[in-house]
Amino acid sequence: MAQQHPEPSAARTAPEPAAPTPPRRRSRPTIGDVAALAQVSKATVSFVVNGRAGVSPRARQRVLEAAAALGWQPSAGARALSTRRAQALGLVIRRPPELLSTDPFFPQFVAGVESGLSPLDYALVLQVVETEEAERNAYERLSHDGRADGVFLTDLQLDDRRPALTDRLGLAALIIGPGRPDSPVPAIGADDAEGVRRAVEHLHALGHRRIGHVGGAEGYVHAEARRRAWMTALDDAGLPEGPLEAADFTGAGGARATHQLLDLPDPPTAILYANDLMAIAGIAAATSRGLRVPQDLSVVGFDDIPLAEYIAPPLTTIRQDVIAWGRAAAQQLVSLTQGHPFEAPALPPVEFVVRVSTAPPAS
Amino acid sequence: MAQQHPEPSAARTAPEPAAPTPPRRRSRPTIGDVAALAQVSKATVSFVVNGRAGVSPRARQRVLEAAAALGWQPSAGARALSTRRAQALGLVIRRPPELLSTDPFFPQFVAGVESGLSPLDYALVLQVVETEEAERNAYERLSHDGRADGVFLTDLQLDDRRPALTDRLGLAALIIGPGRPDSPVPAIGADDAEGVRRAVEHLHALGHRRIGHVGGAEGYVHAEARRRAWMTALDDAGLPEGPLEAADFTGAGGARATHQLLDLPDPPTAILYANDLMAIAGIAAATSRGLRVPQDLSVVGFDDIPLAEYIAPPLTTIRQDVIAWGRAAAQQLVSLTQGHPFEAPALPPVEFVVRVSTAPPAS
DNA sequence: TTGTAAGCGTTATCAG
DNA sequence: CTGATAACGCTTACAA
Repeated sequence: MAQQHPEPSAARTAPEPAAPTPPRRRSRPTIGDVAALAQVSKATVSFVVNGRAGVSPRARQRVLEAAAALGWQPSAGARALSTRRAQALGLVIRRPPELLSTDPFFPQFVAGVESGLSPLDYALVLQVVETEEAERNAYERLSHDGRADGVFLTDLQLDDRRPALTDRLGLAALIIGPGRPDSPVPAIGADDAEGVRRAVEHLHALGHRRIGHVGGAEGYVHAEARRRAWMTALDDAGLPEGPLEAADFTGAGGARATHQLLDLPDPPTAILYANDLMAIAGIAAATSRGLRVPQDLSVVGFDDIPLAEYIAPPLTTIRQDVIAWGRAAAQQLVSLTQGHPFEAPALPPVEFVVRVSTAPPAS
Repeated sequence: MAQQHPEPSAARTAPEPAAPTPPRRRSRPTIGDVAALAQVSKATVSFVVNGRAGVSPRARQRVLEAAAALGWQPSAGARALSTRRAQALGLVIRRPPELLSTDPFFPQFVAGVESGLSPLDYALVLQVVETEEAERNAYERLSHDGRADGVFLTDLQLDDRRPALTDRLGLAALIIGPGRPDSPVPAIGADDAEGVRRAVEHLHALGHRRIGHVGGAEGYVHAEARRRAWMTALDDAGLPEGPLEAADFTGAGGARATHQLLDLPDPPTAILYANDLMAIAGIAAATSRGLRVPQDLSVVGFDDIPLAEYIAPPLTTIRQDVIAWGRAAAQQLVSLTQGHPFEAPALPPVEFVVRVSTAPPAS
């Protein structure tokens, strides 16, 4: 008899009245308090709050009353520890500050994600990083610390290593935007091509034949998708190849690219931009050269930022319902973390919003 | 003998090879694994990772090596449960989607907060809500679930009930923006007045005497602060009261307010807007009436969104370093959650950025 | 300096 | 259907 067992069950039954922990001012009621008040076991309380079968109506009723009386709600942290699930999703953003502050994407996306998450009682933990190393680190920590059950992968690059990373970590992940065919991670993205096609058709119908494109930052999958969509649409419309200028989604880049395009010996009569920010900067650039928009140059943006309607001239642009996208993404990712197979949800179709910045070409 | 105890201690030592839990593929190493590998106790490992004294260099070394070998990092959830601290801060955003997507504030603020938080190893959990009820609920849950140790209070309203709420919850909180004198919650905000004063002086120096203001949504403390700053600056400059139009920070509101002001019998020759979005919409509104900016109307914004520089004409505006603000706020709030007294940190001064949208008045 | 063991608030297992 | 009781992974007295 090397060890003496102090009658475990008896010892655990008695201490309550002995007040071994009097100074312990417990701030919030626990499941134990509720169980005691309802005169049931903790397990029963747990069953009740989790809506599981196997609880008598009477017991359930008492539990509910006790919980209400105590104002008790289960602790997310304790639950997470027990279930090994954080009940939270992670979003890591790596973008230059310049882009972060005007791009309407993230605020809307986050709002959409939240609207999808809150009914499910999931939280969103956010990280903003600057370097790729910090980004990878963030994903590892999120997974490792048990802070998130799944993560969104945004701004995917052509040679992105994150899908492999999350795969290795065994972390559920979902790519936001056009995916890569060989990726181990599913993707959910709005159909950029449809909007671009409509824009090109619109310009074509107006009589434009030289339709240029100012693209987004090279290396990004979504920038590439828009570029490709533009080329395809041109081709489908029977139009010649248009001049292309790669930019970086910033106002400065948009302005510079616009000047480049307009400096061409045979400049385009219409330009399709990969985002509104560049398009608006492009309008200003054209205006500063004495060109009138839309008489001398038609401009089409992408995103439909709130400002698009309130600049001069109001911007014709392609709008996607980013909020709905975020919501769908959140629901899908939660579903993935629960082990369900990926199922591409239907996203609302892109809209093409015609305003004033497009018109028939001058000549 | 009602119960039979299966020799608990022995049972706990043996089960490993007996494979009572063979399918339990433990995904991440635990502190126990590290302790075992390092041949020390869990407590020692804990001491090492938490940088506490009382560990021999040898033991520390072994622990470090073991942790590295196993790729172990402490679990945030378990730590939170034990310490009753989430090591996370909460940010609840309640804004109409329209405002959320163009306002440069939140993305920048979040970026700043992150830069302050990541060195401290704190996370940021975000919630976006629509109603006031949902907002209050969010704070309660954040506190109750133990998901956040402290929260930021943004977009404070004049009769805001959140300070009282967080106070009651015993949740550390920090108001972002101008605070209320009687508030139980400390505030950290950029000095709007200084920027507004510089703007008014600039316009005054150009020769303007009728300087209008398009304000932000009524009821908000920061909108009120800018309004008041404008009135004070006018007074200090010896200028007469200017016409005021309350708007709502949106493009639509800015355009409407601008028309109202310009419809006045004696319209202002310069307008100061409470944000850039309204200012840009105001420029478009004025332009649509045949007015030229800045010849016929000078326009000053507030925020310096990235686009401000790339519209026609480039916008004169007031810039605050929101990222630095966010970083300082994060550090302060963490400090508050740790029980330290509030200490107002120095924020970088606002800058007044003169571009092209301001010029001497026509007459 | 190090180890033991008792929490932290849940969920899960498994006898009654 | 119900109730003990053992995890979950960590921190932290308290002993040794």
